[in-house]
Amino acid sequence: MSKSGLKNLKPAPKHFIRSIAENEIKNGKHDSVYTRFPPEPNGYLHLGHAKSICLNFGLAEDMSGRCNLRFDDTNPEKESTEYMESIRASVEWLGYEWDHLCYASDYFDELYDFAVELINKGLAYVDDLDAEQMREYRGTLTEAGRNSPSRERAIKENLALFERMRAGEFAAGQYVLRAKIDMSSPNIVMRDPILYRIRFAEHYRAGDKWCIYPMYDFTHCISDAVEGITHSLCTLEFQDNRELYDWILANITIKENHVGERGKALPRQIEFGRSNLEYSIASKRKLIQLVNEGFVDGWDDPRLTTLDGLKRRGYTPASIRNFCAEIGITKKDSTIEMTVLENAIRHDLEASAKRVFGVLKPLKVVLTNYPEGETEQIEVRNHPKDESMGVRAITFSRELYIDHDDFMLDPPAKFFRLGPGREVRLRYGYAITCDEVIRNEAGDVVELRCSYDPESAKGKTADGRKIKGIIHWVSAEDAVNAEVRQYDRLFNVPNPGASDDFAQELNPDSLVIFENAKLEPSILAADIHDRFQFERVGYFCFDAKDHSERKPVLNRTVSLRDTWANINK
RNA sequence: UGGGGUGUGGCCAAGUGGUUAAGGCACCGGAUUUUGAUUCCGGCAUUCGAAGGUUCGAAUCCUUCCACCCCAGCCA
Repeated sequence: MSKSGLKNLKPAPKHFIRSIAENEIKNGKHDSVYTRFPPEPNGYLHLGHAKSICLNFGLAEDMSGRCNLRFDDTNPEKESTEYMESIRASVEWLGYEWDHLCYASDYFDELYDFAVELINKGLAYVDDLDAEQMREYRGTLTEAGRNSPSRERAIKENLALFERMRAGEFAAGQYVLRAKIDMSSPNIVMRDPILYRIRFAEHYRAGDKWCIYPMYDFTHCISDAVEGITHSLCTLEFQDNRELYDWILANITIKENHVGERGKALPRQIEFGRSNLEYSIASKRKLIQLVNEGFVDGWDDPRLTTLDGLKRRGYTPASIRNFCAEIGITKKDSTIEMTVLENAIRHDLEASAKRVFGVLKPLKVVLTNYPEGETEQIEVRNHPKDESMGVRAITFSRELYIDHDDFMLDPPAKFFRLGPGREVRLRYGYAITCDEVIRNEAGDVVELRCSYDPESAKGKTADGRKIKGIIHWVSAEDAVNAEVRQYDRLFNVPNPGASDDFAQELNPDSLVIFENAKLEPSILAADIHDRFQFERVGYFCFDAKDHSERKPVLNRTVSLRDTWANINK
């Protein structure tokens, strides 16, 4: 068990970053590892972030190191307190504890001073090229760029101009501060990157104190260094930025840090590959589109693989951590099959979910030879293997509900369920035989008249005959009505959003609502956070938003594995 | 076509010159089972992007080639 107290956690896998870190501890480069998870508070977290969280916090946890949660909040136009708080809650939900809660925006003052240091060293200058000109001067992938006319501006003048940028004397876009590196570098990131831009925007934390904001490349490495971070882990697309990361740290003087101790050595950026989940999207832009155009219920729609969505769907923190452990950390981008995620939650819930009976599509069954008005209480276990989960009583009576899917008018031989003249066992109850099928004018099956075998309790039959089929049921008398939402993958193509119009890629059956589900009454006594296995059906949880005792609403987290369905494909 | 990366079974992923190339997911058998669940047992890469080379020995070293990903925001 980890210090977070989560159960059923798999041991942390070994990967190349851990090897690097272990070597650097061994050879004395660092005393201990110090990582950070650095989201920009401009949206909600999804599974891709979970991978990074588990990597950063997990590495620190496994190596007795530390990890900060740091908001990389240098772009006031996109960020908000709401996002920041949601992200913080998601990290906590996963069960991790940060060493320090940090904000890049807390470093604005020192960042400014470091920029001045670079100007003083002749390594940064104020430029007045506009965006379009700058693009022209930058060159292309195959052609070198050209020096800006402002590149040789005197240090004194740069200092004055930068000060005036800060004072708000110029319009947005009029000036930028640039590093003076190499306009002909084959690495485009190094062609005099912009360090500061003018933005007259209210920052969700800094308010209107600033009208110039530092860029990611300038901010991130300094934030890492100032926090004493040893390993700065990020995704592959930042590989080109590493050269700039190192350049900036090599050219400024970090005297001390203010959280944690000063690292012996500068932080090292290491990149790892992103993981994409089949049949889902992680792109912020597309997520916004799904929400705004009403394809889903919101950022926490249970079909979304945002952490809030997965939480509402019924995924546990342990299952998500185990999923991240399962997919590994490498230097290549990967596409993960949905079954890996499903396996992770099934594995967790198989061990921990209470078993109950729930009928999604009720079909009434009347046991014609069972005495009217009589009932029996049957004691059943809450878990087939874990006795500590206790027992409960369910009611058996003359009128029951079974699931419509457990009956076929003309079933194939291998259908181990009910059909005209067929016999099945009601789980924990008696064997019943279907004598009569009642249909309405439209021809729909609306009720079954069956007879029960009074000698068939306790799983045995008097004559020793074997009954292959076992189905679940609830007593009509005390069944609880509930709305059950059956979720499935949101898209019907493995790589949605490849084209820009993904509306046609949506799975029309991603949400099927059963308004009249019948559940055994014990469900009402359960805790709101409990998870259930509806035997033979799947795993379910209460919907955090819409559930009430008056009107129970449950979400299907995931179905049980279903080899019968596979056979029928 | 400049620079930076990556290529091991359907999907992930160990492997860092030396017996039959870990493990998970998926799939296929079979056993147990009052959940067609779970559990169990068995199967599933003569081969590691390709071709050459070095070596007694190569997925691991060298050469060439091929494929794919990222970079030309005053986003992160």
